[in-house]
Amino acid sequence: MVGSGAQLFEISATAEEEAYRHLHSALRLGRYRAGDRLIPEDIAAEIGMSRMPVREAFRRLAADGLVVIRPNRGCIVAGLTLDEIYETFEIRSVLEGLAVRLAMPHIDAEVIAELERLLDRMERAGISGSSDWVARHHEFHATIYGLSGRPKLMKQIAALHVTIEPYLRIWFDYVEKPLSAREEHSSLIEALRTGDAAFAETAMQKHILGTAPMLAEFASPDRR
Amino acid sequence: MVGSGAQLFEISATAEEEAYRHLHSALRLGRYRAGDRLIPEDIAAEIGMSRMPVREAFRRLAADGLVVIRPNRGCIVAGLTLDEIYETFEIRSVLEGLAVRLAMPHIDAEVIAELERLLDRMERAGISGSSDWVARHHEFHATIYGLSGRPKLMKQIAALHVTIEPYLRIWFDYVEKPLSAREEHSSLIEALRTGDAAFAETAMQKHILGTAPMLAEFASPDRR
DNA sequence: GATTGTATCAGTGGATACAATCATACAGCC
DNA sequence: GGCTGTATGATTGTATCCACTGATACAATC
Repeated sequence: MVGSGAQLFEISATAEEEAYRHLHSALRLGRYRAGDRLIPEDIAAEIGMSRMPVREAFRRLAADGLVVIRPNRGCIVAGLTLDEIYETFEIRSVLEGLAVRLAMPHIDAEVIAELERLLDRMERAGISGSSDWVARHHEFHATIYGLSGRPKLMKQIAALHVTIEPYLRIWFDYVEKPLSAREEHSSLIEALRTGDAAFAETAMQKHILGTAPMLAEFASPDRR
Repeated sequence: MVGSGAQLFEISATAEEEAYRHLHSALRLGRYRAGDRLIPEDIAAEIGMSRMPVREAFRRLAADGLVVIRPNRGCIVAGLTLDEIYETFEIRSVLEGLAVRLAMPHIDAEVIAELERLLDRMERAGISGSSDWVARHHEFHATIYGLSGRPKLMKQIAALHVTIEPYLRIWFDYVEKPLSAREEHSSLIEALRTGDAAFAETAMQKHILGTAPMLAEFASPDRR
């Protein structure tokens, strides 16, 4: 008995990569709270390695903006201030607007049908109560952006999504079954159906900027 | 005698930070070429430390997209393909367009005057032949974006500038004294003078997308 | 009693040593 | 003759160890 289930087929990555993924996912899921100190030795023990690869993972997480490293004073979980949340959504609006604009030439009836299926799955995931609605939501957006054929752009967008994901979860868990989401994304599909790239870009910008205020409201008290 | 000149006032940062800055600047200045292998021991010896902090600096540089780390196969200098250069300029166009739009409310006659001074300095730096024209050019743009009061946005833009800086240098060194730059940036100032945020945003987008092709032309042969 | 100085302890950063991995070259086999 | 397998060397990745920084608590002095 070496491992169980999927781990048997897991290609053994480097310890650093493992530590990075572990922390990245934990941070995304909101397992730690902003301001928490991440003690290298504890995390190393948790996943069975020494402090060193964990430290290296910290550097990458810091570059992602997920943690802050202060020399000689350890690694703390980064939180977003209210201003930073708004700023993130402003950046998202132009980046994701661009992605949609560039994706437009590749959007046809088949893609629209696929998006509608994803929208249904997203809604079901939301009803089941579990917060993997967030994952489905990201999938919906990423499917559109993927059609732009711009890998760097997609990476940047994904990184921003990770940053705000904990807040998105809090918001979703607080407001049970946000029905507005269905309407919002349906009208987004409508915008895509027009075939007008500039219109779709603007629609996406508005969609994103419209989400910011309600999210910020819930992020404010707890996190700085 | 501990050190010489400015180093006396240099607050001794961590070794990792020192290594990061050293490599960051070397990469920006195009001291290494795309595909070159960075040997941790050589660099460590160069700045008087062990391999360890250098390795940690590599992680951050990889996150910045300046190098690529392949497990067990070392760290190589990242180069941009033609497609990636264009993509970077597309991203820059919307990001820097946003920055200008948000900066507009804070742009007055005094700022315009300052920008004209910077434009003069930029031109002089260009004539003197030295490629610190690039630094002045960045300063000009950064001055505008700084007025937006969006730190995260500025960081992202700065990171993209670093990525393309080696190509910008090649371009500048090849085309002696690009006179078009003066005209280009003057008309950018004109756009700011109108006070129309949407117009200024579009002007910046066009300015950036207009630069891409001539840069890409020179980047193509050498770097992948 | 409050504030400042000092000592101790916890925790981080860096160096060295060791283990594991990959590339290259050579030999054997098809 | 070309290909595959293996062995060796170079290089990366990980762990342990040591030094130093920063925090906290206690004591001494004002």
